[in-house]
Amino acid sequence: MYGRHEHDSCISDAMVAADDICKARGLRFTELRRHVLELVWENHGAVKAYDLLEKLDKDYSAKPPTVYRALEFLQENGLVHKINSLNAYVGCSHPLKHTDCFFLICSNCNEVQECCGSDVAKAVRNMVAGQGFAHNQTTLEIEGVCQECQLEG
Amino acid sequence: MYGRHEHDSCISDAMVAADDICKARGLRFTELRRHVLELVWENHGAVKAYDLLEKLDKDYSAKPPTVYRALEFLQENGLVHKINSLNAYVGCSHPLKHTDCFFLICSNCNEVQECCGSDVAKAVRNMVAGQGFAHNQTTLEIEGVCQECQLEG
DNA sequence: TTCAAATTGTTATATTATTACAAAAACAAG
DNA sequence: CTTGTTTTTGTAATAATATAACAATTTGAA
Repeated sequence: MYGRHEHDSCISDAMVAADDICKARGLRFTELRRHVLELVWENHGAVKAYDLLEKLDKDYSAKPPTVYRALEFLQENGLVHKINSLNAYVGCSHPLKHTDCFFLICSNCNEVQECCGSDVAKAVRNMVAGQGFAHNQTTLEIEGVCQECQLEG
Repeated sequence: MYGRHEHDSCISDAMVAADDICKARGLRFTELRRHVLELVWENHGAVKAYDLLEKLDKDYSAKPPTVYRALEFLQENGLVHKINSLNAYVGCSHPLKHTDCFFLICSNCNEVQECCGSDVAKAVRNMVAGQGFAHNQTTLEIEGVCQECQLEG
């Protein structure tokens, strides 16, 4: 999905954005939280909590709450999203405008692309408003095969 | 969300539809599977697998695989959907046209409404096609408060 | 009636996540 | 600084969700 790219800059962009957000909000972006976010960003796939735990455990004496608490913090601040259909987590690629996002999940390369603020979101809003439903949180996860993987096919 | 209504007819409609589908497809709609579907349909909320298990266990010596296998069968045949954001299951309210469905989930009354084939689905298709993504399975779950609960509120 | 396939029973275990409480670190007020 | 408070982290235990593996049974077809 992302093919070959300078992934280091994905990581560093994400870390800088996280720094900025935490600073702006007066939050403590601790060593541990930073480390978890880096691990989440190791690639563009969704990562399982217990895989994070294993990686963390090399440096920290990590137990499940260690990683779940860090993930909770990161999710609350829009730096990480949970992919419910996979029970796994991805780094947010645009944490400042993370409303109405959805996810394309390639079942071949296992990468996840986050998409924002499109006609889809608008259609959801309209549909839901038509029902008089006050929506709060939307989970939209689209599983399939990305273009790159189709071409390789 | 559904307010007061003749829920018995929801159940019987669902059972009739399930009978028809299984007959048409030459599937075995066994006592157990039927029983699980009835339990799923006890109300319009999403039900947890282990709650089903407890209820089942009164009549059957049910173990987890008992209920998960029945749910698997029902899901495969579009009679039940899993709500990923809740890890819970709902009966499908229109099992014959269960493509491009999504769910409104009221966090007050805990009921779930299934919606089908709307502009939302169309917007998703367009969006996804624009990315060259071949989509296979869509999870769209909208959490909020239904109109009835807002009015009571 | 026998064979093969599908279903169910059963035990065990894997996976995902939370609770509860203690220790430590960070921070703010005096 | 130092005291008290809040936040974060450590740790053990356990809860909640789900699957694997294999045996027994039932079903349906030849």
